[in-house]
Amino acid sequence: MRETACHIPDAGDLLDWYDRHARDLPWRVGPAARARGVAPDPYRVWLSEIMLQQTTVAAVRDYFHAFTTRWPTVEALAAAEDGDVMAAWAGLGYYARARNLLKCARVVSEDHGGRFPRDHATLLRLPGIGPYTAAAIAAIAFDDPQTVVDGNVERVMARVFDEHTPLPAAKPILTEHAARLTPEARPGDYAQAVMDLGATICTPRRPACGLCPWRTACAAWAAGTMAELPKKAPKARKPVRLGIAYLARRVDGAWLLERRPDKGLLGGMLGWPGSDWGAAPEEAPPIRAEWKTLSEEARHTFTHFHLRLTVKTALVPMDRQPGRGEFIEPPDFRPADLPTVMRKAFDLAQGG
DNA sequence: CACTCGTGGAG
DNA sequence: TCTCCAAGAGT
Repeated sequence: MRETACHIPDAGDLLDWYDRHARDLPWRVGPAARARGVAPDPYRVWLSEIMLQQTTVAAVRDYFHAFTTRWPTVEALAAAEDGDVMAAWAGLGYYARARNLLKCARVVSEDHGGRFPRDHATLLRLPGIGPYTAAAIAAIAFDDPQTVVDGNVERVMARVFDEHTPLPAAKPILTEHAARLTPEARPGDYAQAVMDLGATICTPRRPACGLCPWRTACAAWAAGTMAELPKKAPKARKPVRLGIAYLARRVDGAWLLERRPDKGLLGGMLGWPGSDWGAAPEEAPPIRAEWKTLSEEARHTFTHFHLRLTVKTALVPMDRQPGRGEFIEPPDFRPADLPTVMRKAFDLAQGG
């Protein structure tokens, strides 16, 4: 192979690299096993892909293990209680994924006989499955030559083709590049290979071009522009919002909690009753009590704003009824079932 | 198309 | 401390 950048990147070169360097991941059937005819479990492929949406492999590992241990099949998951699934997802973020996960499991279970559809169009209609995930399931679980385009693939394509159009406008162009490179042979391995390449070699910062199987075909490498690609539209600064959380503990040890509405931030999750989050939150105590304000506030950053949460605590007698929420006593209440921001408030109240 | 929707780790 | 960002989807 010549050390020039005048040829098209070859899927075979990438697959050769993947055969030697594929990461060992809990949800993955590696290239060697695949070659022996081992087929991936579509349920595990689907579950991993949902969990991996905008989420790192390191963060997903334990959740994937917990879910597949507790709910080994899509039928088992479909039969789970909503609250149990939301609690199991707590801490992983983007909670709409968990609600859609359960919806999807029930649709697959009831309308598809417990088997995931194999084709992209049908997969795309399922809750929580968009263009990327539909292609990933079709390719990885069913070896259908679909083109997967995630953040890794966007970055790899932007560099290989030295595409300077900023995202998201560049997405259709990058998708077209990716589609042309997708092979008919071993599409499942190939899909994972491009993503592995983006995750381990063609990284956002300091790409390891010296180890890259596509280096000699990479236009950005030839031009020296790989570090500045892909271009992205500048992001808005995050504003600060203020809020108040009320942590009421009954004398028997029960805590006053509230199930948040399905729509919106932390939808479907358990949380502390509180004010709206905005510029000037208003007092909204959920029960009559002597509220004490903690000296330290809970700080948390969401996707598009910073939150500074004032934490108020109170000890209330057995016979007092709350205006909002309901008392839950251990062991039915576990702090680990809360989304992180709510758990931070709890930790402060515990004297953390 | 632009916005919403979490979290933790890396630099 | 602050920014970026990670196997995106829904509205």
